Amino acid sequence: MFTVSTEKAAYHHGNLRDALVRTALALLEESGVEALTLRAAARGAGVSAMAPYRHFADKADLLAAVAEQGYTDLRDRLAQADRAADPRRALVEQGVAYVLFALERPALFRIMFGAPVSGLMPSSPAADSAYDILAARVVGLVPEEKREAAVVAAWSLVHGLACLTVDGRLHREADTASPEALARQVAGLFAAGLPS
Amino acid sequence: MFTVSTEKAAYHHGNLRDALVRTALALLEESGVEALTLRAAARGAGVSAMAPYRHFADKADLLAAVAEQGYTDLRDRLAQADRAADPRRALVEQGVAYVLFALERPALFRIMFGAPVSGLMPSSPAADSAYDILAARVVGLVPEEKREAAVVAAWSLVHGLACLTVDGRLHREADTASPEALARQVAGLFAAGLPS
DNA sequence: CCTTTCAAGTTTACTGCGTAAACATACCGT
DNA sequence: ACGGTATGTTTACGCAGTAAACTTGAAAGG
Repeated sequence: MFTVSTEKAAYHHGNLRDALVRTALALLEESGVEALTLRAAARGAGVSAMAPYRHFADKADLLAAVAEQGYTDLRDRLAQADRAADPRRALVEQGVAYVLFALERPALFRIMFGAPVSGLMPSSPAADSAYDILAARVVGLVPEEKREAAVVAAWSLVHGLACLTVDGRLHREADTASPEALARQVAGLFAAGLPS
Repeated sequence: MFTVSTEKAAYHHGNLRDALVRTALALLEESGVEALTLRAAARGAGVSAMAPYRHFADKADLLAAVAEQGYTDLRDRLAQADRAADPRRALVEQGVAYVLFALERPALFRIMFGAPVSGLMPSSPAADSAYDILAARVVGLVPEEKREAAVVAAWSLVHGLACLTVDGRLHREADTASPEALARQVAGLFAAGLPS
């Protein structure tokens, strides 16, 4: 099931690094974080337990590659969501896409945004460009001097909602079940802006 | 260092359960999550590797107890912060306390709010009462029909800020270094309320 | 064409973890 | 005094991450 038999199994595997990342993502989404081990990834790719070390320094390094793929996917989702004509609508759609991504791929989301694997953040280009998509949208909506705060506020709000929802902290009555309900929810939160 | 020699070491340990939780918290804050193992907690409490199983079903069960202690501490911090005279000020102070808690005890914070250990949330009384402190403050500030959204918005905003800051995703220039700067930041975020 | 070489993969081995099962012991009520 | 039960220990197993040494096959140079 995990053997990715696209190429005819060159016995210097062809492209093990990619195969390992793909297997890792599959394990993650089918069986959760605890199932994602170096050895399981190796098994899935049909190689020995030590083979991954030819491509990744250690487990953290594999996780970083998995996270990088996650950032790319998230960025694509955000870019897609950002296409609405009305800029406010586009911002809300970005928020919805962000939360939906987290709900659809919770284990990946946690790896992407959990404790940095190798102590410090490796500054991924994909993650940066995802951030830029949000920031660019806020620029058109908020006056110069409040932009910095607004970007952080928007990201924090959506990220917090995603985390709390994914981890079941919000005793929601299926408010986030459908994308439409979620859109209403996100729009409502943006609008809620606490009295200052 | 970890041997909690308050009582004269009754050799049916006296109070192992508490000792294990204390040791676990110490490990967590001194050496991070990866250092928190059942065996290390047992060592720290001066008992055999299997002794913890007389008090906890498995590792997840110990983690749950650790999280519970975290919820209690957080609730106390929130209650303390909530005492400001001005209700808006009190709300901001709660947010600051929340983020400070996360920054001071990041590993504990991640255990408290990370993926539920045993699949489902065990509904902790301390966590509930922490939530109630926030909700009560919002009730006084927001009209009936927007309260639900406002509570979720406030929690999400602050929780998201805490997560992103703790995990180093916000390339902040020491904005969150001092409590005062943090207070300004939180107040700013509450005020930022995106245009709807 | 044959040999050398080196990256890619394997084998073996070690340590620490979570946990099951069986055993030992000290306190507590009768 | 005694027997039972709660509490802790010993032993053992499988699996994880990873270090070191060995093998192989494909590409490069004479």
